[in-house]
Amino acid sequence: MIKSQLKKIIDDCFQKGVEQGAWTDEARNTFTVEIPKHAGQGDFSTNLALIIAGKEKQKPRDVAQRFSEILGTDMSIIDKTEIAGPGFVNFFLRENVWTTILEPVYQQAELFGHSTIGNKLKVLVEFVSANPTGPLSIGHGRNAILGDAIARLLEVTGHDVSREYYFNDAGRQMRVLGASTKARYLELLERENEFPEDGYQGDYIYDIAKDIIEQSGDSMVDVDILNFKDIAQKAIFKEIDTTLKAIGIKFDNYFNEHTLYEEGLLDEVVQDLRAKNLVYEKEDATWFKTSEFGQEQDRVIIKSTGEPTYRLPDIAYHKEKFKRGFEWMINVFGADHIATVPDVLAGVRALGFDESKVKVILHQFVTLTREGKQVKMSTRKATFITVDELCDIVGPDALRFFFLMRKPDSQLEFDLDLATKQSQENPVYYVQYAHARLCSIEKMAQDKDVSRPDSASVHLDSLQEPEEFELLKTMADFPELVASSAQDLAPHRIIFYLMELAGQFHSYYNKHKVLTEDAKLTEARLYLCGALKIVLANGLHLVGITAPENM
RNA sequence: GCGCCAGUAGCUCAGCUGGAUAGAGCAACGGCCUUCUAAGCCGUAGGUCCAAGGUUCGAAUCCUUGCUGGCGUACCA
Repeated sequence: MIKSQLKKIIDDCFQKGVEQGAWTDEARNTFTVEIPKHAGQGDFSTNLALIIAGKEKQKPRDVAQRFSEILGTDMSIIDKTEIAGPGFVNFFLRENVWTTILEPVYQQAELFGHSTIGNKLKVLVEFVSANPTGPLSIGHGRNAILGDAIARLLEVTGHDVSREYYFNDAGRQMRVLGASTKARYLELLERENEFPEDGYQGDYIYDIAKDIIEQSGDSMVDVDILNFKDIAQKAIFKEIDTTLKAIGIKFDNYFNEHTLYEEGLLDEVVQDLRAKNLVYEKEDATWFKTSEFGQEQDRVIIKSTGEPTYRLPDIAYHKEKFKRGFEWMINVFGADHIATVPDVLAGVRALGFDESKVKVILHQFVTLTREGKQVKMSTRKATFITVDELCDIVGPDALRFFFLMRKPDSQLEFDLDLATKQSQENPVYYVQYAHARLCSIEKMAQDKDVSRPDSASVHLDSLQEPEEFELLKTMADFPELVASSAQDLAPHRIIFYLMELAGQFHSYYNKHKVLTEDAKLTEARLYLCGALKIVLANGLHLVGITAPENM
């Protein structure tokens, strides 16, 4: 907001410089305007002179000097400028500029921070996409929360977002699930059974088997494992759905891989690729020439059994996404899916689609520690902690907060002891507490019959404390932060922003009283706090965390 | 072997397109509740940003090489 005003002034000034021959056009849009790290370096700073000097072999400070001269005294919002360090131009804004942020916050209220930069771009966010072989593991939890946060960010920045869950209830894995279920069923009936070597060993299989016995007794002893698969899959999907609901995640669409077969898309893809001479037969299998797309070797897309490998449906699925008119396709995958990415992208390119529209967010694993030791997890052996269990322990807010605290590229360590024993120390409470405190102040003000003024009558020049300016500056930064976090698909920045804003408020709270004897000052501070509450709440909601009124 | 990700304070991690003096939380130590919620605040201490080269006005950030850890590298998904 304020920054964009300043940016415009600087851009105009740059243009004047071009017209006057002070420098060429070359540096346009390459310099930045930033909030300096250290005190005394102004409210904003630009490296414009350094960039121009680099490109044109001039001395940076000379360029900065020239820039200042062109800027002259056209100073609607600028109090003064300084040339500093190697050639930065630092801007000191008039103090009354900062309070102008407050009115738009109230006007836009819960929409403050939202924008239209997405231009209604049709975006598909595909995430979770776990096959129904067991409860959601902690890794799926990270995936789910990350994908949802990304979708939320894109929504509030004016994208047309669809959330999709892609799954497959056929194939080898699912047959193993059926076999595992039947084996447990027989075991519980004390009949002879053979548990598959690579079967699913979790207790949840026993639970499903018990349900079957309750429903049908021993009448299914001779029934095919496919029926067991169907029952198990249904039960597991129901569980997954419950879990997702518990952490507040909804999908617009569940896409079953089976659809691709029904619509003949797999054949279509193979034909397309064959027509482009990118497919050949070898040893009874059908191979895709991925080596022509920079990979080490070609890959099988149809096995000698006639069954496709996962790659073919994955590619066909992307074709389907393009056909549905999506302009940006975001896939949130765990790191273990890294191998599929180049294959799918090669397929997309081979089919003549623009692979730059497909963006894969690969998040690294979650490691769980308990008593300082890493807990090893495996879906098959069921030595894993489920999202449900974790959510029960720490609650949905903390769950979201923790999973979003790290950038996707980083491994995430989840300390179970810390989460259980010290849940009060959770940083999520730090942010929520700030919001609750603000609500409490408002309530107290009401009890004292002090009402928050409207923008017309409030005396904002009463706000003179450095802490107040810090808060205003941080709030002013919010819309741009949301926009850049959305574009970079980086929800963790919202979390860090919230911690900073909450921290600034806690300091302020401890140093200054909002409700004072001075009526004008009290009104101004109430006005500030009301806006702050809006920003905190908006930030929290953006990442799906509640903003409690009291704690 | 090859590919992707990471290596920043005792621990867990930020550091957005290279910017000016390196950041937070936790842990440690010392203070602050007759005053709007102490789930809070203030202060102290803690660093060869894995290593070595390179690029330039300027590198935690970019390039090269090496080391360490994670994940892949299937006619499993």
